Amino acid sequence: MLTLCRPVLEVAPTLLGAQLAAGGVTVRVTEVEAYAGESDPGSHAFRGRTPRTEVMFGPSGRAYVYFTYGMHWCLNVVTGPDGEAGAVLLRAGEVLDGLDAARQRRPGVPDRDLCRGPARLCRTLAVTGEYAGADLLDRGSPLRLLAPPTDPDRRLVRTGPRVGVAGAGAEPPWRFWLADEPTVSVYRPAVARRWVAT
DNA sequence: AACAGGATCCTCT
DNA sequence: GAGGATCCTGTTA
Repeated sequence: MLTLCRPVLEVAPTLLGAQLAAGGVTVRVTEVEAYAGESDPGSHAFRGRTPRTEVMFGPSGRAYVYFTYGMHWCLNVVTGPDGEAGAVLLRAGEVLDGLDAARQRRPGVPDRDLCRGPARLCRTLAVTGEYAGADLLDRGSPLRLLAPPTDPDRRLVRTGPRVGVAGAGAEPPWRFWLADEPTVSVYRPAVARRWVAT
């Protein structure tokens, strides 16, 4: 049973091994990142509520979907109590079911790369802004999150800094992944901010 | 109304 | 390893 209404750093590792189903494809989540709310400079919710981030302040279990770099969608699971922002970015997964549909959406891509990265995962599952706000725990939702068959083995959980996030430091470790998983995305440090002379 | 930047990915070298 | 694609979002004027 998934309990999402808790602090995001507690919830994040419990999502490893969970199953995400959308667009006729089911994946096993292998990598996630936690984003706290207004206290977290790396979070979109850092500067408070906006139309885009509103869902993050709502009840847990809903989908926060955002668009970036002109062509990419990324999917988060909202966590924490109503009124408090928090979300877990789903960064990578292993396709368990619907492999034909997945391959069809990503021609020429090796199976291990189908969901290796947050935007790739969304593309393979055909997740877009239309899913924003969807209740991930509701049966009948087009976008569903199912608890792991068994709780993830703590010994297999690895932690590290978030990918591409400059705003927050490396502590606490916000990123969680499963050891020895070839589908885990490649680490990239945040790009150095261009210095603007004044 | 205009602008700068981005929780990325792909291609090319 | 470097650079471009491409457009939504929040901020500023």
